[in-house]
Amino acid sequence: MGTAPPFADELDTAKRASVGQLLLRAARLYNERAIPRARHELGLPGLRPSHLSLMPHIDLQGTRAATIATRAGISKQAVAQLVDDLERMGMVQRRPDPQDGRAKLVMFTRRGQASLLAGIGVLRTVEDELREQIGDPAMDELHQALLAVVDVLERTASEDGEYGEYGED
Amino acid sequence: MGTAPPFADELDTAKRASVGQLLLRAARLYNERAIPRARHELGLPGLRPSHLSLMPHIDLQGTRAATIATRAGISKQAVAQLVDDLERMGMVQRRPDPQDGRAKLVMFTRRGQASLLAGIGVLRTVEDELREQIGDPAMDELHQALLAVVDVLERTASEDGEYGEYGED
DNA sequence: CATACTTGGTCAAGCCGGCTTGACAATATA
DNA sequence: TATATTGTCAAGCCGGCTTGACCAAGTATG
Repeated sequence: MGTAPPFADELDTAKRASVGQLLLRAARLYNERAIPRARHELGLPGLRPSHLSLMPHIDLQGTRAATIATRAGISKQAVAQLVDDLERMGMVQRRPDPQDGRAKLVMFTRRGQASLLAGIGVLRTVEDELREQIGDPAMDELHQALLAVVDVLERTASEDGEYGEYGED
Repeated sequence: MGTAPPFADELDTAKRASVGQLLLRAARLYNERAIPRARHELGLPGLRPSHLSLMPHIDLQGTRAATIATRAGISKQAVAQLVDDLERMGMVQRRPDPQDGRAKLVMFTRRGQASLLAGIGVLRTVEDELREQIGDPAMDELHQALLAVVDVLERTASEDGEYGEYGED
């Protein structure tokens, strides 16, 4: 084997520039940028990505843990753990569900709502900084494309049992 | 507190649609799609995302572990672990560096190169399927935008000591 | 040339985040 | 009364790292 096999170029470029890899790196970088700021601005040093990704599934009127679990696609125990954290941070509170004696409604506290708004502000800021650098059109296109991608991947996620969920070793 | 505070809408939409969240979800979904296929197609059930993200840092001529480590931004021990895995899979091999008695060059085996090509094929396939669904323009725009985003975020990553790397608790 | 220092790699242990599974009591529903 | 559902306690797994300690080989200096 010499130095550079014939497919070296193809390999090299493809290795680095695939959309999949790019998505991953962009997401990682974006988070590393946003999270510390959110922690700082919201005064919540313990805030982690998993908490953030739980929030969209909590309705403002309150939501049961079990519901959150199915929405987020994780076990209710996992939800419980995250909600514990959020409760300790003062972001959410658990109130008995008037409809059902077993259930509790997870809902944002006043402070939680405020923090949420602040957090969204942080995201906006990060987004706007990025927008400033890459330009309005690129940013808008990115947004639209991502929406489409997520939509497609989510819709076709269940129907592709081809290779099992994550590797039927 | 009533039912829906005045900022409910803003909150609801922003919670779900921020570019950051979208990036994260898209990346996760993309991987969940691609990885099982790669495992299957390459016959490497043990393949994991971290292995994939190491590969771009391995030159075809061979690269030292220490170099890979700095490129990937992780410790050399972490690299060693991943390289161990890849070696067991027959993807790479360690050869003594002729220039330096201490060093070893991590390089792809023949099978490794073949698998790499196959893997790239898988990525292409997934990408093409996606492209088919969201359309050529959107896909191209996504690609370009991601390149720009990664570029910007990487360039400005070091200079923003503002809140410490990840939270100076 | 002998010394100290640096650099490359390895062994071992452990941490943290994000989950899972199992078992269980309390409540609701058929 | 039997069965399902809600939430909780507890334990543990897996992935992706880190830190610390160490040896072997190279480099610089007096």
